[in-house]
Amino acid sequence: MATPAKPEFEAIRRSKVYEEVAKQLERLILKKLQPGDKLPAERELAEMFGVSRSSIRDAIRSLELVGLVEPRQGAGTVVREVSAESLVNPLTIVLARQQISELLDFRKMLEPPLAARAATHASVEDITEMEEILRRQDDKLRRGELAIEEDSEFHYNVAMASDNSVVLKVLDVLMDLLRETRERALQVEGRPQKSLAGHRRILMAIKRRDPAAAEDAMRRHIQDVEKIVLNKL
Amino acid sequence: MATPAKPEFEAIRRSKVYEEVAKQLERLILKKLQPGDKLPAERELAEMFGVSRSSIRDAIRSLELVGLVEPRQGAGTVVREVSAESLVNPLTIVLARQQISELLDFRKMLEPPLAARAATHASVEDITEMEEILRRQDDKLRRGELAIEEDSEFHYNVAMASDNSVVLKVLDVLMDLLRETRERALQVEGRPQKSLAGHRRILMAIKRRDPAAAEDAMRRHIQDVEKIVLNKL
DNA sequence: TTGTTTTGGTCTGGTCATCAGACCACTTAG
DNA sequence: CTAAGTGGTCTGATGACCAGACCAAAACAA
Repeated sequence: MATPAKPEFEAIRRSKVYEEVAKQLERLILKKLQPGDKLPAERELAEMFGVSRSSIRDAIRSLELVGLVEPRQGAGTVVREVSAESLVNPLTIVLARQQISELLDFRKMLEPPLAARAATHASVEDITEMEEILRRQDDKLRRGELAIEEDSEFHYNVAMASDNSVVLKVLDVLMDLLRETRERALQVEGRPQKSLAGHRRILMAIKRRDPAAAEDAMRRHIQDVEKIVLNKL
Repeated sequence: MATPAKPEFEAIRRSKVYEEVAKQLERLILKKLQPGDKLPAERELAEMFGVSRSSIRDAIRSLELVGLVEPRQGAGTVVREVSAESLVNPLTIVLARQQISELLDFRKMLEPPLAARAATHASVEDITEMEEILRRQDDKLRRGELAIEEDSEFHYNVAMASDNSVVLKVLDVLMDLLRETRERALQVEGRPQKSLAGHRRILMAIKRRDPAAAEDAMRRHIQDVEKIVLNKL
């Protein structure tokens, strides 16, 4: 079963605006907002995304259905308290073991050289930002949280620091899929701490402007994740 | 100017079915058909892609506009003779030097480990297919053609042999962009021959099941391309 | 040759997602 | 209490798409 499917024709489907908006809103919420925070007003969001208010409302409704937000007439739309289960369960795409393994292989190929590039290209601001992220990750771990967003953010920022918009575009698309592997990995006892340690090693190498060390640290980090995730299946 | 734009909101746009169809049709034509060949009938294409005939017709019209096909009432739609200029000029997206350099960096990151993986995962059929592609590339070079499609096909098949659908999806998206760098590179005197030689070294390593050699051969190959393309700018 | 089949060309009527805009109902700040 | 701001609802218009019918040219078979 070594040969994959030959280039077949896939069903072509017109994308829906509200689905795209929902995806971006979800990212925005998980990344920048806390439970209880208010979303920008619908009319404002429509302006931001350059779409009509109806599309914004459709997107918000779909987020309401998965329990991520709660619109309140007159008051605004607030981010709901998201427990581990309500986040993990309805939102996760169920990935087959095969796909997860492929995703990890992809990360193993791409991210180590990316880290190497980051070591030579990162600006001072990039590094400050990454330190800030690791600080937040540390905070959350001390409070007993998993810090899934910070994990994603760190990897994304390494990509940003490598200063290659093509890579960034690719990662944008894959972010949603990658999140699931993170969630699985981080739910293993002791894993969040090890993940943070891995990130620190990577960042140190980048600060030292040592591409080889950064590449190596990233490779080990992803291999660690791989062991855990694939064992759990 | 090291820090790239922070995650901004991009204009959200609904994709159009006929644009997607046009993209896939274009790939199909460049890959599987020769000038003078007939496309499948419109009603048949509609069936294949699972869209209406109107959408197929819109897609064909857009390919007609760039001179790739010529619909003939009653007879069918034929692939037009595509000279270097008529292919290169209207179809190429004009990429900035910056973007080309980023694309090449991306390839440098991804393709060498991909080749390594191909060395361990390629099936016998995969290898036969790649040999066939190189044979066609050789033929075309002897006839004085550039063999741009074969160049693309070879790299795509290495990805297929690596048996990772995630990587394949990513490459699908980037294929259009990658084509331009290929065209630029192959128009340099003597380059097509060197490209073929590079491909042969890669394939030999894959046949020997030697991941390190495959990775190395791919890296050198892309670096060669990089030198040429960036010099030309 | 002649008639049938196949193919692209054209048109219609309907559906759906989206848009702009107006108005209502509720909440909250002043 | 009032005004401003917010979500809730509705309308009419637009554009992409679809299914299907019919026409016209080409190809093919008898």
